[in-house]
Amino acid sequence: MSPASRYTGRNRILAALPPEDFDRFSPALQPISLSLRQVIHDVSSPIEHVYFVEQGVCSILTIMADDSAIEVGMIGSEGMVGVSAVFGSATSGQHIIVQIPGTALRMDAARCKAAFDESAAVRMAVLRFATALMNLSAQTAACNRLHSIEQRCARWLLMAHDRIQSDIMPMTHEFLASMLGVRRAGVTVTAGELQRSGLIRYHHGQITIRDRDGLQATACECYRIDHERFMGSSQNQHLLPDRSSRIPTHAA
Amino acid sequence: MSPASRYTGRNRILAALPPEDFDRFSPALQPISLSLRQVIHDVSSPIEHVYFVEQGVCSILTIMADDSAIEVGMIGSEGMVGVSAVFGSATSGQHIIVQIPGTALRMDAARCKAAFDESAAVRMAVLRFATALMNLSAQTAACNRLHSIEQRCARWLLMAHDRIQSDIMPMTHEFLASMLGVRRAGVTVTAGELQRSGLIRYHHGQITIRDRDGLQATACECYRIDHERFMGSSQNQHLLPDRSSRIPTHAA
DNA sequence: GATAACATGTACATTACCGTACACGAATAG
DNA sequence: CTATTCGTGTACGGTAATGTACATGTTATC
Repeated sequence: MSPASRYTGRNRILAALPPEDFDRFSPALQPISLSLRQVIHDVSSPIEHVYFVEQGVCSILTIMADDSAIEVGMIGSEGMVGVSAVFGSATSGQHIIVQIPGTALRMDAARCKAAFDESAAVRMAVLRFATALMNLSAQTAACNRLHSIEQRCARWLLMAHDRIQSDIMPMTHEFLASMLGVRRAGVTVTAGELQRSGLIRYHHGQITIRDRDGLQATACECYRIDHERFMGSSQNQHLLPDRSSRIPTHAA
Repeated sequence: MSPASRYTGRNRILAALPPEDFDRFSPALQPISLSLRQVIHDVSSPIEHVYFVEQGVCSILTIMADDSAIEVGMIGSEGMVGVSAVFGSATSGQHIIVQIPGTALRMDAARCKAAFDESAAVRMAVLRFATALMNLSAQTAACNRLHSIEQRCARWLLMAHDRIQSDIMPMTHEFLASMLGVRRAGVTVTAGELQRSGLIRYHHGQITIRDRDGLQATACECYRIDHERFMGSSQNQHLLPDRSSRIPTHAA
């Protein structure tokens, strides 16, 4: 917290800032916790703060007139919530909720926008993430149309797993169904198959990842594409949870 | 073309620039035509130029490993092709093609990025569009999952119609099918119904919009949401084609 | 320890698509 | 003017979902 300290946390946008830029940032950053299902931004509501996620996962949801919702993007420690505010929009176009609880550094949105306008380094870091987010939602748009529940379910689990430090995540079939935009009963059937195949285990609101390779074989190519973009050509591996088997290159 | 001239074309990003900013821009802009099905950017290829669309429509496509493609965004005179290059990415994450032929002003990508970095006005205009594009692809991701072919087909026709100056557009069932990510035969059936209801007419590669209100009633809410964002709270109406009936406010 | 609320399992008829195939008229090329 | 390609119409069996419903076990509440 003392000035001139380098950022040592997990957030990849903040970690990409040179110390001098981070110094101007840090006084405005306030650590807060992200609680399960907490609403970060509501559609059409003013964006008061932006959030640099350090742990946990947020979901970007589009909500339809009939209250059906579906996930169109996922944000973990690689990114931030509130890009559109930094881009100058007063309100959020999407609904953002906490998917998996964690922590974040919160900042006044106007102040973050000012930092973005003033610092080339901040711009670069934020724009890099914004590009990744656009690619992610484009991939998701295609995936939603072209791939099966099972493929998308496996993809979702892998994406969430990439963004947390544990193999266990709090998640009910009901909730996962609304992320995938399918029936709860459909998820129960699919999750049952994944469990019978030994890829996951679950029990009353808790899912455990047991076989990443198996899940990758089950998931559609969208996972691999997003993952490569997420890792990029950069040396960000050290910021990710340490696990033995990550994306093997024998992908089809 | 003489220096210090104000931009009088249709592109809304360029039109939003103050004269002094546009002046620095204009020498680098080269008018070109966009021909039907022309590929503007290929996935993973370097982005050499960005394009400020003046007439016609470009589509942002995600292409899967099995060569199936689907549209995840649409760009007309309200925007530009190559946002990610301006954001610092060397390559395009999506495939961009010309959907409806027209014209654009082309600019060297690196030069556009420099202008973006140097001018706050350029940044504001580009970021406003980028936000709209993110919202569009989020809406499309949800729409692809939750709405029927007929709804999405009507939505697509309206979106394209908003971006051209004519009621007639070159478009085959085959091509529209690949935009929507469905079978050609499925589009033929749906288009047949729309034609029988008098909403459109078509004939060998040419679709004519005959009843916008009827199409809006058929389309899902996604059209209205995108359209409101596209028009925004701004006074951009004068840049759009002049037609009698635009979005009535009695929408459900 | 009883009760309520929640998470999951399962079934069944229905629907909106799919993949594929084939036919026919319209535009185009020789 | 003929041959070929292209755009459209249509059919048909197959399938992956859907909406709905009800049952059972599990956790939380009091």
